[in-house]
Amino acid sequence: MDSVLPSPRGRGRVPDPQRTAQTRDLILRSALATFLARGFEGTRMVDVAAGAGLAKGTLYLHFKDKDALFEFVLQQLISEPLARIRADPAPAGETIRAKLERLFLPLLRDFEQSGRATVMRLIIAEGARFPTLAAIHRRLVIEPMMQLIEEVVQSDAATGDGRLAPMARFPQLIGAPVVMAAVWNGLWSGGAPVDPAAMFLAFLDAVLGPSRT
Amino acid sequence: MDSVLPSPRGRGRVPDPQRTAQTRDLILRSALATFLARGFEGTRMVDVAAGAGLAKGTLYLHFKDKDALFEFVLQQLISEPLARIRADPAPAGETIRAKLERLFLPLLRDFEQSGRATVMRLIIAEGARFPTLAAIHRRLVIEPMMQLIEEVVQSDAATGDGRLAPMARFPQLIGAPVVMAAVWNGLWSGGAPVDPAAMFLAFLDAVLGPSRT
Amino acid sequence: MDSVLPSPRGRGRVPDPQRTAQTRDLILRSALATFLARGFEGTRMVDVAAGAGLAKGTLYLHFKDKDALFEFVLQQLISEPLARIRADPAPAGETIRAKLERLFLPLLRDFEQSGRATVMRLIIAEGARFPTLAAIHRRLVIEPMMQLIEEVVQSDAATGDGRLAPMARFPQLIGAPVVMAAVWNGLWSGGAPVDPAAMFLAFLDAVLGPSRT
Amino acid sequence: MDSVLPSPRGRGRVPDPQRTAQTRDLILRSALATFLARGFEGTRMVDVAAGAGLAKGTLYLHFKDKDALFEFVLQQLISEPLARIRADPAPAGETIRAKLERLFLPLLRDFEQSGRATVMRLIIAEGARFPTLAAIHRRLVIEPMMQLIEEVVQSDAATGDGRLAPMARFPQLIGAPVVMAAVWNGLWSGGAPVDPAAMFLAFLDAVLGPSRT
DNA sequence: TATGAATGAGGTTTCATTCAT
DNA sequence: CATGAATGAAACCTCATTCAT
Repeated sequence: MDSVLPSPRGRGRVPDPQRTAQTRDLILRSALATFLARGFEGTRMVDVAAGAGLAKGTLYLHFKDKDALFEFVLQQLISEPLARIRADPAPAGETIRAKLERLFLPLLRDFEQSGRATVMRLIIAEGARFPTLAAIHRRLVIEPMMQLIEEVVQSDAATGDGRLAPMARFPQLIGAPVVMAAVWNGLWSGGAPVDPAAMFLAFLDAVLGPSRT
Repeated sequence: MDSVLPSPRGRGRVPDPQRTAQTRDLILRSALATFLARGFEGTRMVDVAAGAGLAKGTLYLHFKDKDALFEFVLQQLISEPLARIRADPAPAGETIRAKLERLFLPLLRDFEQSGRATVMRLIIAEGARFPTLAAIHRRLVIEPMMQLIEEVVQSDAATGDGRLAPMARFPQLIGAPVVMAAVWNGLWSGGAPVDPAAMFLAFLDAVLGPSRT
Repeated sequence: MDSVLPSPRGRGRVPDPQRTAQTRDLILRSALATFLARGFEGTRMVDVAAGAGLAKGTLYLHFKDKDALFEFVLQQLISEPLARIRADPAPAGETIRAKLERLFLPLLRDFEQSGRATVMRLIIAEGARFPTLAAIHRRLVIEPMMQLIEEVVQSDAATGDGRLAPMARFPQLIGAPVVMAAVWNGLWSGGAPVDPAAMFLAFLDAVLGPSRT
Repeated sequence: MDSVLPSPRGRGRVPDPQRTAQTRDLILRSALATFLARGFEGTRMVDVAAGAGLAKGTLYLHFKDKDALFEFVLQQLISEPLARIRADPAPAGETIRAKLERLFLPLLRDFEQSGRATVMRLIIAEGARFPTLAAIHRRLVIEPMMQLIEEVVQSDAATGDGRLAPMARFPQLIGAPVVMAAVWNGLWSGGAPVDPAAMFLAFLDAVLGPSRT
């Protein structure tokens, strides 16, 4: 009398994995938005629930507690850039510049719209209080990223013009514009956000010499 | 010789401004440590009080409420780099490199030990939820800093070798290594912090060409 | 057959208006008792909750805060005598005496047991500090009551023996025995409360001449 | 150098009973005003102190605690009407009416301005929560007052025209207009206070028959 | 005596979590 | 599975009271 398709008579509802996954997703989506807007302690479970069109109690059917919800949100956030990094293999004979652009530009094109900028701000904001999460993030995102960067730096030393040499000891400098873009647009832009991709290209110009494009 | 008119009763115990200031300072010191460790919402007034060796109620003799305490902490934090910026006038005939080093190196020498790194992380972390404070910080610290940087960039365009030219549109890139150093050491270093000053010098080497030192 | 459009998930436990109303009522009952016994500031929310067999937090599901709870208690208290006043229309050809008895005696019969006496004391006690509530009470109870009294006084002037004439300028004197009964039994009776109805009848005897009953 | 007269050199100050009494009086005056305005629980010791131009601690040199202060204030308030009652002896051959006017009118002439009305409201308001004080008030004020009233009623029965007879069982009815005046002007007058003395006279007119004045 | 900084018990309110329906 | 009323620990803040000066 309720559902039309399955539910072959018997007792109650048959658990529908599709529906369950959908509910989980609704929660995660709402939780992400709320955590980003209010931080961990500022987030109210009831708001997350309302944002997902659910009742408070339902959250606890899917996540043990608020901490667990936070962890799942971050892990999901983290898994996506990770997949992107792992995905495409390097073309052969790529220049340093091309390699850096290939690695970073897709990430920065819709930095704010995609939520990645806010995620970075969230991790910066809450990382200190959630060392476990910071560690996960480090392991899943930062370390692979750093490995790629170091490869770039080394290939510059081997085959390039050596302009990256001064950064050999501090490869994380390559990521500095990304972090700066996230922080700047979050706090200091005063309503005039910078374009992260353009800023990164300017950084490459300054370090590698202007591109001819 | 004391007061001539009212003084209707005895003076009683005279408030000692020294002692009052000392208590205030104890509170601010403890509050800073706690806010840095736990963020605004994570900070418990009892802990701030205990950290200052005082009772809860005493905090409220000096600060209206938790928000006011937070404001005072941040304002005090903000006033320091501001003073630094305002302090020394530019020597004449200074090279671009010298100017940038003069502006940034003192800030970065004891970045972690001085607490400045943690302060930067605090502001990044809580700025979004305290827009008023973020605005103050922007006005008092970031904007003057940016003005100095833009002067440097322009003087490079005018009299230097023009290697800063690509950054003209994004002068905040000069500050990127500072932000990156704070974030890196706070979250991603995994126990192996970088030396912020050395990292900044490497950045300058990469952008301006290696120094001969 | 239930809802056609949204109903995105199951309905879960359906809120039971009966049960909700019952809980609200439990709270209001306990709150009335406590406010009457201790006044507004003397009332502790824990005690109200305990008196209703509930936990503190539950109060806040039904009433925004202590002020709101107090308002609801008083409004409920006020609504009852108001309804009584509005209820019965005057029979034709009623004597002054009969009219006054009809208006006041039902109110006074179980003055203490009904809680009306205590309510009057509560309003006298807290009215000064809750001007809004005093105004509501004035509008809902006192003013209608006074209108009825004035009608009585005028009909006495027109058709009666004029013994109420001296009170024409101060019709509230008719209510004085009621107020006195409440205050007397609350403070000054010393364990020997007066019978408010009997006292009111004595008052009528004194003013209108003894009844033959 | 401070005081001019006594203080014969030696150690510290010689306790000056005059000054002490004056301080006590300052406190009592301020406490009265504050208790009347805010009730017992609403009164802050610091406000009482400020109102007396003193510091908080000083209150505790003169009164053990807030309860004691309240008791002293009320006792002082109570002693005044008592003195009035005891003061003047009844003239011989006085009519009932004259006697009632002599007893009540001085009390009612400046009922509001003198603060007596507010005092009555205070006692009504807080009496329930301070049974001891209510008892004192009953013993010192109400009972003597009632005794006087009963004498009046009895002398009416003996020598008067007996119009007070219906009130013999409820002599407190005589006081009802006083209580009503206090309550009315405090809560229900809506900015148009009644004249308590005039109201009392109207009451006498209604009960004893109009005076020829 | 007088003072007012300091105390900490105690009050109101919030909100993560549970559980009967 | 979903619900939301109920819970109660825990946070912020107030203010009567103390006590060193």
